[in-house]
Amino acid sequence: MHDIKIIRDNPAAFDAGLALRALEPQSDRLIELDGQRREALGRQQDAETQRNALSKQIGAAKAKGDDDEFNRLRAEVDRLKGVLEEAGEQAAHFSEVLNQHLAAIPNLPFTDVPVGKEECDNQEVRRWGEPVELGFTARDHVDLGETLGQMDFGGAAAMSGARFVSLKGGLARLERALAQFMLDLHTGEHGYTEVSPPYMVRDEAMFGTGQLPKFADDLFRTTDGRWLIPTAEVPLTNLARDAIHPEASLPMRMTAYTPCFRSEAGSAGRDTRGMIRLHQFQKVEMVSLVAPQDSAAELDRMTGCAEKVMQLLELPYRVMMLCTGDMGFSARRTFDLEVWLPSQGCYREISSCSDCGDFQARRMSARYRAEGEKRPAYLHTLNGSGVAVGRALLAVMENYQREDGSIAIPEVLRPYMGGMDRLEASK
RNA sequence: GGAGAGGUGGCCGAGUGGUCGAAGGCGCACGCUUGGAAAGCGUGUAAACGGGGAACCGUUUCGAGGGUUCGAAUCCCUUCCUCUCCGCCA
Repeated sequence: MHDIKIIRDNPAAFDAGLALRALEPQSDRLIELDGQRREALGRQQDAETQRNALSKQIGAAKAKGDDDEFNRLRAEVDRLKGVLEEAGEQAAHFSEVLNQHLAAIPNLPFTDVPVGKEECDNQEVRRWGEPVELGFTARDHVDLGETLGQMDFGGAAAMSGARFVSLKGGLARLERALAQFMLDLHTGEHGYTEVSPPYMVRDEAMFGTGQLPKFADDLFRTTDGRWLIPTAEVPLTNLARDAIHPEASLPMRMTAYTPCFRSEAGSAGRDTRGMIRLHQFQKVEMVSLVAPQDSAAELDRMTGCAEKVMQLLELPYRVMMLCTGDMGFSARRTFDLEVWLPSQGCYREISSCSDCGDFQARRMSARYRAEGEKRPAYLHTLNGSGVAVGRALLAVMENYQREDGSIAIPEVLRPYMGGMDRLEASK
């Protein structure tokens, strides 16, 4: 959510920011609405001032038993009522329209974000690791999983439809091992506190992180009007909502392992094979809440935490800075981690780390009070996958596959696999 | 699911139609006092929005939304949340 006062102070900069997102200028319209809102608000407040003064006199007259004065003042207040209602309605109307407009505008990109329209304009920042030389034709994770007899798309489709999967045996355990490894890393080494949050939330929470009002189509909704979380970013970030946090409590770093539910409306036909794009997948998420001056450094730190996961798993990856056109609604700067997939011969997204500035904090009124400051200020929010467990699973499968169809277990996961060093076909 | 009781400032807690943004207490901050500390005394201690360079001024806010009224923390309706008892249940 944008601050109308900032737009008012520098409309040209705001429109320039929108242009980076390939959006039309809006400052004129917004400032006009704000002017109408303030004009009406001023009239309303003047009328209220008069009414309050008169009401106090009425109280005094009543106390003195002066009926004439009492009735005279009452009539006077009566006349004010019309003004008050009319101005009040207008103020509320303009305020609502203004807020609707503001709520639908995405965050503006940070100055160093590459300008571009789509994925191919993203900027590679660095690479880590070399794509493995298998020495045989790489099979994809579907092929591998089904050969193992531990990955069942047909069974899942029969009960749930397309874009679901059922894992069993070693693969199910591997998924759990990955999650536990990531959580232990982030809580033990990276200073994140583990949280087990709700998976269903209200409208306000989805508005707070920016999924609503624009992206309802991407979400699943329960019959009683709640939403299934599309990422743990939603509940973790909203833990800070509607509060003023002491500066000493920052940075707040939280991590959670949760399922994520996405309708994948609009992605029909894309990634229909395998575990890349499902309606339900597991993810370890990181969320940081920091003072404004710390958010830029925190994004680098958070991206590093996600990279650490990849390095310990020895999965080759590259870091991309997303271009202005490819960033999510709430982000002002985003680094994606892309993992090498031998079967596709390319890098695919496995983590996305975003600095949202005060964009989400303003939407959910998450503030902090700096030491010695009288006025509270909005804190900055960041979120990142650390990393997507489902995609990590398939990345491990494909990168650690052997010619006989078995899959080696990465060193760091073996303690979580009961010492097992490979996955072989179920009997 | 049934029956009942509640939601007031950072916290506790008074307040059932009229100078109530709200007594009192605790906490916190500053000052006085003290050799120093404690105690004591004094002063201060919410947020949002609007106006102003600022000091400051105005409006709103007693869970939230709506209504009654000249005037609502106080009355009515809706809703959210908490607690107690019963039922059910992992």
